[in-house]
Parts: sequence; structure tokens; C-alpha cells
Amino acid sequence: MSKNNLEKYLDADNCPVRNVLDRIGDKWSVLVILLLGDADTLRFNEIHKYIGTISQKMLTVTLKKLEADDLIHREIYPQIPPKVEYNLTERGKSLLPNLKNLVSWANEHMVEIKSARATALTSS
Amino acid sequence: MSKNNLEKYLDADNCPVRNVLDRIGDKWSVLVILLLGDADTLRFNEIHKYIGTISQKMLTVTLKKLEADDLIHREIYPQIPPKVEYNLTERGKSLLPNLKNLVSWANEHMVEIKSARATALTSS
DNA sequence: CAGCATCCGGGCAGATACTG
DNA sequence: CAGTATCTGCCCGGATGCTG
Repeated sequence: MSKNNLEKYLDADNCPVRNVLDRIGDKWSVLVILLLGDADTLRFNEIHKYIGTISQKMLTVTLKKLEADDLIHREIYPQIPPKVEYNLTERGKSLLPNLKNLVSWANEHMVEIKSARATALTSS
Repeated sequence: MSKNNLEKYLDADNCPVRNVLDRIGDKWSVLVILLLGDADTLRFNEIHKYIGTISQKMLTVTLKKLEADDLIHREIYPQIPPKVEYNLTERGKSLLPNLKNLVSWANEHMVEIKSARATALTSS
């Protein structure tokens, strides 16, 4: 491929990669999507428990962003105590295979990458 | 899939997804990898020019991280003025298809997502 | 040309306390 | 239970200036 069609990466606002990465590139989104992909439906505190290290605040923010992009669906049950369930939308499900591929790649290469990093560190 | 095998997502250090995303999930890494995937070999200032909005500092940081993970190769020509060329390693190339899939997905869904975001905004 | 060193501001993210 | 509100600290990342 020549260098002539590289301009597509330049326009940050309209560059699809950038647009998607700005959302799922954060610390937790992918994790939540994978989790919901496996579990189908989860309540707020279930997600919180599974991820463990995420704060309540960041989980709320993450879920809202994903909901705004229509990647997850939020079902509210008007009860006391309240009950809210989350699951993937069709669009969220369509993203899932791509993420799973990335997971597979990560699984295959993680060990090598870790050792590469270690080497890079000691040589500095 | 049951909830029983969700524990794999919990250990942040050894979770492959987390490990990969911690690296390529930043603002520029994916862009650089895609760029080098298209262009084969680029010099520092060529990358700088193509991305445009990246600062010199962040480009340096990004390239070093990618090099530490052995995703890109750095070839230094001992000349004056100096010349440094970057290209993908085999490992970097193996990641490329996964990223391209993500790009395709992004291309297909960007418009819908943007309108979903707009709706989410006006309803708040 | 290809960086490195330094300074600095804004926003992300954690901790804590409170609520329907 | 599933959040909100607020305060705060810290790190990311931009701008600038300097080097081999």
C-alpha cells in the first residue's frame, strides 16, 4: 500500500478508529463488554463484584457511556430495593467477536510481550 | 456460558486483555501501528507529519513503548543528520488483522453510534 | 533530523459521604 | 441496591527550549 491513502487516519473526529477507541479504549469498557458477552445479563453489583478493582463511580460512568453508544442495554425494575440489569445490545454483540479476536491474540502473545518488556527495561 | 468462568477477567496483571489494552489502548498506539501497516517503513518525522496532531513528545513515548513490546522495529542509521526508520515486527504484523477488523467494525457502525450519542445527549 | 529535559494546566479517577 | 455529589490528588499530555 502506498503512502497516498494514509490521510484517512488524520481527521481525528471522522476517523472511525479514533472514534471507537475513544470509547472502548478506556480502562474498563472492553472488560464490561466481555463480561456481559459471557454472562448475558448482570446486575450492577454483580459487575462490580466480578471486576473487583473498579470503583463504583467509574463503573457507573463506563456503563453510561456504553449505553449512550447503544452497546449495552439497561433494564430498570421499579422495585424497592431497586434492580437494574445490563446486557449487550445487537450492536454490542456485533463488536464482541472483534474483541474476542483481540483477546485470543493477547493470550497467544502475552508471555512473549512480557519478556520483551523485561528485556527492554534491563537494557535501559 | 455460565458465570463460573468469569474469574479470568479479574486478575488485572495476568489478564491478557487488560495487558494488551494497557498498551494499545492509549491515544496513539493503534494509529501508529495502522500507519506502519500501510506504509511499511516510515521515519520519525514522516509519522509525525501524517498524524499531525500528535506532539513530538507523545510520539517518542508511543514509539518507545511499542518497541519495548517488540511490536515495532527501530532502525538507526548513524548519519548526520540522523535517520531513524520504523516498521512493524512480525508480532506487530500479527496484531494488524485484529486491528483492521476493529477498523471495519468502526467504519460500519460509526454513523449509528454518533446518532445514538446525540440522542443520549438530548434526552438528558 | 530525531530526539530529551523541564514546566505546567486540565481532566481522569479514587475516596468518602449521602439518597431514593 | 444502585446509584449521586463533592472533594482532591495525580498523571497524561501539550508547549517550549535545548542537543548530538
